[in-house]
Formats: sequence, structure tokens, C-alpha cells
Amino acid sequence: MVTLAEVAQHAGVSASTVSYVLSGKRSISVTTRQRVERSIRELGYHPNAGARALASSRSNIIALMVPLRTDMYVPVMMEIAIAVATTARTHGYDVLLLTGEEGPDAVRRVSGSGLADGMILMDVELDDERLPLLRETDQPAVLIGLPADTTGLTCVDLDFKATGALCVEHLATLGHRDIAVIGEAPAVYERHTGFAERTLDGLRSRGRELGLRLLHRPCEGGYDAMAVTLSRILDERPGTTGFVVQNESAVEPLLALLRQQGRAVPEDVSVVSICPEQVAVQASVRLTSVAIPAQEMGRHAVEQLVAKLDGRGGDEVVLLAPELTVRASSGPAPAQ
Amino acid sequence: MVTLAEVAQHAGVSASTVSYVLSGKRSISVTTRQRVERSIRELGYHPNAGARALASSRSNIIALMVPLRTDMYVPVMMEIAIAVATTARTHGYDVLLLTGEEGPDAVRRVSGSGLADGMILMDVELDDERLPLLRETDQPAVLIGLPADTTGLTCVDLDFKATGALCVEHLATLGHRDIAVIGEAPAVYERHTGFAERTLDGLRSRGRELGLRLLHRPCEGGYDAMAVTLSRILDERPGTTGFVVQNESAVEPLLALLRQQGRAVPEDVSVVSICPEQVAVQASVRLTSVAIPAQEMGRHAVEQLVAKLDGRGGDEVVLLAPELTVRASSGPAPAQ
DNA sequence: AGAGGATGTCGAAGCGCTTCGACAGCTTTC
DNA sequence: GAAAGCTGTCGAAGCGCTTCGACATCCTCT
Repeated sequence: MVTLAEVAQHAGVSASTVSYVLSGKRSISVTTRQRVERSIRELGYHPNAGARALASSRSNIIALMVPLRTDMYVPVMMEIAIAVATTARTHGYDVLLLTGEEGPDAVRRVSGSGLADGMILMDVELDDERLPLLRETDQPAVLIGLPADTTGLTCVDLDFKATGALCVEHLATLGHRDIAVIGEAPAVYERHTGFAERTLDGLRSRGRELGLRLLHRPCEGGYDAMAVTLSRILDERPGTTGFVVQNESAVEPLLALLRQQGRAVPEDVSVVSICPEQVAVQASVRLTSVAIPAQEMGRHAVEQLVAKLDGRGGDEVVLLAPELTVRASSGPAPAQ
Repeated sequence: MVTLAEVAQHAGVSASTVSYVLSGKRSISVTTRQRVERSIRELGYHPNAGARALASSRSNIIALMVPLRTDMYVPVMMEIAIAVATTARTHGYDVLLLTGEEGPDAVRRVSGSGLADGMILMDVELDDERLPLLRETDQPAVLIGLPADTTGLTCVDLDFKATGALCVEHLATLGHRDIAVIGEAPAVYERHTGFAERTLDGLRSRGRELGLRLLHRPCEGGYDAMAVTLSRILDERPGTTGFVVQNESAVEPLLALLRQQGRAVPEDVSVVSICPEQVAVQASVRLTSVAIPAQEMGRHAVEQLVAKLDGRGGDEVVLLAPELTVRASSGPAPAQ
């Protein structure tokens, strides 16, 4: 293993000079710099991460805490994780993958051991038990998701309230009056995951303003659960012509069931989905949807965190504006 | 930040004693150990990761390299990643998430900097460009997937050849003679991803033994691509009654199309899928399938790697035996 | 009783890096 | 032309831990 000292000797300079070439924290003459850089290349030198962390008390590592559960939004999580990892690299950071399993202790362990310089938490619940710890250890951190109390925290998320509003607006504009909302699994609401509630809030408040009739039903996803949910909805509100779906694994079953019942999409019924772009495009009917900007969220989170670590910028809540893309699943409401 | 020295002072012992309590590498009297452990708890001590890594040249970190591409098997990847992370924790390791973006350089960087003690590579291609590096730096590593040349490497994977064989056997047993194989996207084959080719190998060789007629077609997945692929298949082999599908995003479109054409599953046509359990269960027809044991693969990979790092065990290729679960999508071939 | 072996603890060296202060050799300034 | 200021480089200290050899003690054999 090549060390700084060996590089220094090879280049005929002192160790500190090599260090300054690497960090750029002091000015170095052009000739010296080039000599050192050449030695580094020739010897194939890579600074030892541990030594660096010890001496500088900076590990250049960001911890990413993903939920253990794999019951929802897996592709979104993955996309975020990958975006976090690649964005982090462009800022010189690596990413440590923590699962929710360890629970809040992970926060303590990571901040106590100096393993990571900061953390990004995904799947934040409204009243997340990791937050008190985060505040008390004042770990630089960024949340993906929005807890109930955001004071002193930096958060990044899609503006789900606006998303909900956007969906009903679109359907209202097309003339739909009776709208059913197929939501996430009941467990998601029980857990008080913020995004589900905020979406609902947006749907309802804008729906009320527009004078729509809204019916919200959580749904486990999958074909069977969707069948039950759908028939209940149609029993209760036979005039339903618009659907807003916020549950990836309910989308395709819903389309299949509607088709099966002879309800044509979008002629008889319009469907708007809140889901990743890929799902919307690959569905059996190309879906009018509000995309979940997973990459953006990951990127923003890293950038906020890096800014914090650099002493720039403070606590901020970044809500990304939703964008609705009209595709083949929504159209004018049928004449009464 | 609490240091070892502070703990030592608080407990009235030397620093080395505390270190030995922590590592268990020398015997310590019960009373001393308890005193030290108490101090650790009271002060909330966490060993500094950097210092530890520097002194011991062990970081207790495993690097996990996931593919950048998110075009296939995303939930599987995620499940593996999570299994890797949680299993690693039970062995005292953390996981560093590397994306394919950096390419082979990541191997150099990680092994050069001592950032990680070993690595796990996912999505290994038959002739993967990371392998020479792995061999030359002799990084302890485990591959998930099987390259062409496995000498000197430890690999973990599903036995895809046996998986292919199992699928055709099942269909043959039910009396199907004309079988179509819906494969991964053409790009996957072009990239020479081992698992796709091995599956095909298993399908073909067992199919030949059983005297079946096999037709293999790659497919992009999604509704439209599947529609084209299916109609081509049925043009060419109208008597096809069995389908083997190895492409998550083709499964549901296939079922929808068959339904639409009035071909009942499993009465007229049987479908066997190679996919994660969840997909099989949630499909509109519960699918007879060979599950991709993502968790198992992640767990095995970590265990192999940890064994290597502990100096136990050597190079080995672990192929997990496939298991076919019969569900509602396969049945006896229709009478001619 | 004294040699020899366990057992438990300590001191010190050193892992590879960053960073601070020092300083030699310049150039600028009045 | 001496004082003052830059620039570029170096030496040394120290980050917090592990680990090696040394050394008391206390047992256990003959």
C-alpha cells in the first residue's frame, strides 16, 4: 500500500507538501505540484481513508437510512438511493447504507463514531422517533419526507398537497364530478406517513373548492384487493368517472378490472396516477400522472446536506413542485 | 466526543485495557470488564471509526456495488441490497453503496484507500471489466451473478440453468409441447448478462431432452412491446400453449393480452414465470413461478465475504437451488 | 521451597494523514 | 536600503485507536 510519505520521497518533497497539493489548502508552485501529481500517478497512490478521517475529523461519508420495509415504493426508493450515491460522488462523498432495522440507535452510532459526516433519512414519518436524536446530537441531516414538526430540520419532498390539488383540478377541468381516490395500504395511513396524508389534504381541499364529490379508499394493492375496493366504490358511488390512484401496485389491477367491466379508459372513466414515470409509461394504458421525482429528491437532499457540511445554507424545507403529464388515461367526462 | 482515554480514566484503568475489553483479544478480569463497560455506558462512548480503521487497517465496511441502470429487476436489487446491509450489521459491518457509474475505478479507489475491507458486486456480466482489477488487487470480494471465468472468485447466484430446466419440466409434465420463452430485453442479452444466457441454456437443453419445441424471444417489457412479441410468437407457432416468462415487466402485459384474445389462463395456456415472489403473488393471475431468492442471495454473499475476511473458507461458487411454486397460472395442456 | 506457567494489566510505539507555526527567499514600499 | 509583506516549503505535533512486549501477581507443580 502506497503512503503519502512514499509519494513525498518519490517526488523529493515533504509529506506536508503532498498533502497541500491534494487539498489545495495552501498555494504550491506549479512545478512542485506537477512533480507531485506525477508521483501520485506513477505510484498509484490513494489516500488512506481512515487516516484522513482521523486527522481531519471528516470521513467524507454520508449515511443514507432507508426503510427496512419493502412494501411500498421500492423502485422509488432505489432510484433515490442511486441518485444520492451518484450525486454524493460528484461532491467527493461516499454513501453508507443503513437500514431501518437498527432503528434510532443507528443515528447515535453513526454520529458517535464519526463514521459519517451527515445523514439523509428516507421515509420519514410524521412523528419520527429518530428526530429527537437528530436534534440533540445535532447531526447535519436532511430528511426526504416531511415530519409534523420541521423546526431546525432540513427537508426535501415532493409537494404532495399540491400534487393532490393538481390531480383533482385536472379531472375537474375535464368535467368529472364524482371522483374516487385509491390510496396506499391502510398500514401506510396508520403509520402516519406524511405524504399520504398531505396528498389527501390537497385532494380534499381543492376538491371542496371545486365542488367535487370525493371518495377516498385505502387499498392494499394487488389484483384481489383492488377488485374488492373497486366494487365497493362503485356500489357507493355508481356515478364515479374519475380515479386518482396513489399506489403503484393498484394501478394495473385497476385498469384490468375496468377493462373487464367494459368501462373504457379514458372514454368512460379517467384515471390519474401519482407514481414514478416508468410505471405510468409502461402501464397497459399510458397513464396521465404526476411523477414522483425520485432522482431530483435524492439530488436535492445531497446538495442540501453538502451545503450544510460546508457551512453554507441552513434549515430549509424544499418542496418540489409537482408536474402533471397528460397521457392516454384521462379525457372528458362522458355526457350524463 | 468521548474518547477511549476518557473511558479509561473514568474506569481507572489504562487505555489498552479498555481496548482489550472492547475487542476481547486478551483476557480481562470480570471486575475490570464490568467497570469498563459501565464507564462506556455512562459516558456514551462510541469508538472512533477512523482511528480504529487506521490502527487496525480494518474498516469494518463492506462495499456493495449496484448497477447504475435501473432498467431491470429493481425490486430484486433493492431486496438484495437491504439483505446485504442487515446481514452485514449482524456481523459488525456497515455497507458502503457504490453505483456502477464510477466503473472499474471504484474498485481501485476502494481497495487503495482502505475504505472497505471487501466488496460485493451485483449484476456481474459474463466478461465483467471489474474482474481483472479484482484479481490483481486481490480484494476480498464476492460476486452476485456468475461471470464466464470464475477461477479465484467467489460467486453466489440462483442456479439459473436448473431454473430453466425446472420451468420446462413443469410444463412438459402438464403435457405442453410448444413452449414460448419471453426473455429479458435484447440489451440484456447483448450485454451478456450471465443469468439470462444460463436460463436459456437450461430451458433449451432440458427442452431438447424432453422433446419440446421451444421458441425464445427477448422482449422489452411493457404493454406495447409485449403485444408485438406475442403476436409474432403466435404467428410462428400457433400451437403454443406454454409460456415461460423471465421479465417482470412483461408478465402483466402478457396476461392482459392473453385475456383480451380470449385465451384463458390456465385452461388454454399455461404461464410460468421467473420473478420475485411478490410479483407472482400480486399478478392478476397468481403465477406459477420460480422465485428469485433475493434475500438469500444477499445473505449468502455477506456470509461468504465475512468468512473470507476472517480467513475462513476460500473461493467457492454457491448456486442456490431453484424452487418452483405451483399457483394458478399453469395447468394441463388442452386436449388437441 | 523455588522454578515455571498462567493471568491480568500497563506503557509506548505507531498506523497515515492534516495542519500549525516557522522560515528562507523573494518582491514591494517609503 | 532597511522594513514589511508574500510565497512556497518544511518539520513536528497530534488525531484516537490497536497491539506488542514487559511485568507484576498468583497458581501449580515437583
